Amino acid sequence: MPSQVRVRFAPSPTGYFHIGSARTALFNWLYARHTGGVFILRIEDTDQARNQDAFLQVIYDSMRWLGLDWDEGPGVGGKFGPYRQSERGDIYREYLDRLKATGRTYEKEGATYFRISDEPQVIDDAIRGRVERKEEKDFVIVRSDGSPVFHVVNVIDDLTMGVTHVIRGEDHLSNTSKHVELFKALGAPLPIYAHVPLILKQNGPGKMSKRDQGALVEEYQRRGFFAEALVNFLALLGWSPKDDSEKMPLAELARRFDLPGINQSNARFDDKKLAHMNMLYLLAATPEDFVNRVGAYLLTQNTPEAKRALAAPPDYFREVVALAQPKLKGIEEVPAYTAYFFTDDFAIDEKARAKVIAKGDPAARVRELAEGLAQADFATDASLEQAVQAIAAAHGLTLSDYVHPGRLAVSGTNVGPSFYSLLRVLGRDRVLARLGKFKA
RNA sequence: GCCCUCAUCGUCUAGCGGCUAGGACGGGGCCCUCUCAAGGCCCAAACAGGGGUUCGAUUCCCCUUGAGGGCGCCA
Repeated sequence: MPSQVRVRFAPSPTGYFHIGSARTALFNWLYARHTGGVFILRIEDTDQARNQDAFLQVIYDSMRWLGLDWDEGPGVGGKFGPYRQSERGDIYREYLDRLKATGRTYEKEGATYFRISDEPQVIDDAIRGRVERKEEKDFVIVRSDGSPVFHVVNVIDDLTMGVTHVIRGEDHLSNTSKHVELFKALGAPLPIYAHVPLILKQNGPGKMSKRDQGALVEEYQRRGFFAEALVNFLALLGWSPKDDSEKMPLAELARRFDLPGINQSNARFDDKKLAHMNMLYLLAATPEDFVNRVGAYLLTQNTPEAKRALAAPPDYFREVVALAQPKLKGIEEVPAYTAYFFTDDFAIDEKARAKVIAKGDPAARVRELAEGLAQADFATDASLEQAVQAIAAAHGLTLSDYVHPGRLAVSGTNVGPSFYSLLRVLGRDRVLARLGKFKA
């Protein structure tokens, strides 16, 4: 039996968390969970002396938000640590000495070079199949300032951490021949490589970069996206369950994920599909969960709408948000959608007004509504519907003759929740006040 | 320039020699309906091109084209 799967995600603390990194992390995590293996988080912080701790926090926060917990790494330990490259100098020195002992290295201009072999290296990639590549020239393994470069520390870490599968972006494929040479020089067995296709930018040429719209995980967190929706979307970008399943929460993804399901070709990012996936999770959320999420989101928004909503009585806030949930694609739409619930000072949409005027006499209908609703039962949508029906019948008109002017008068718009829910949640006092104030 | 990878609707994908080429997002239409969403039904939309192999290619091979990546004392 092969030994336990050990995979790692090895980001550098750059101050942001790229969506491509997130997907690489996800694939590694899914493979570990699928196989009952170990998921290692390793921080590749070899060079910079900048404020790393703040940068590290971005990685930890994003990973936790996405639900990708690590079995070994910063904060949780493990017997192959330390897990930050900046703390592994002794290990690197030891292995660098072994490399030098092979006679394959030489000094030039203060740096240490590794002499390539003249054989092409074979990479038996779990996604690409057999790939052969020969390095073109000797490469630096230790800089003139004494610090080892990425290629060599990456290999030493994977070797000393017992990494069995290297799942990473295809941008590393060409460099893998260097890594294979280093593994061989150290007399170590190769890990299984799996180079996943890249995520291309939605518009324009090239892979997605940190400057592209929607490229950063923290942006989705900030915008109130459902993490599971983002994860679900990302999983489908480059991997397929092979049947037509689409909505799959993390646990199901872990159950179904496997290397053969990973695609070979690059995938273009699609914010529409992400938005749709987010809506699926939004619709499926319990009202309690949704209300809590909206509350948390509003706390981060420094707008008048957000402040008014948060200042409202909790029960009222809950009811308003519950009305919005089945109507929206994302939490960030809530403030605009619910604004008129939290202030009497809302504008009347002119297009909506024109439509209503074109269909009849809104001022008269609103007046009749106000009269009829003064004594109505506001307890349930059904009782309100009956009340409006009675008003319409009394004047020989239809329901919609009243619904549209009424909606305009109490909300200023022609879009929103069910008219009866609208009346019920606003309550008699607000409704009568707004109807009374209305001018066509 | 050299090297590596990839190629099915606009996009994400299913297909692993014989299919009316399936699903999803997006688009269009109809239904539902108090508006808007959601939901249901329907429509348009793809095998990059050229050679082979084969009784038969979307599927296998080659070339072209296109797309992406790598060629740092960055990671």
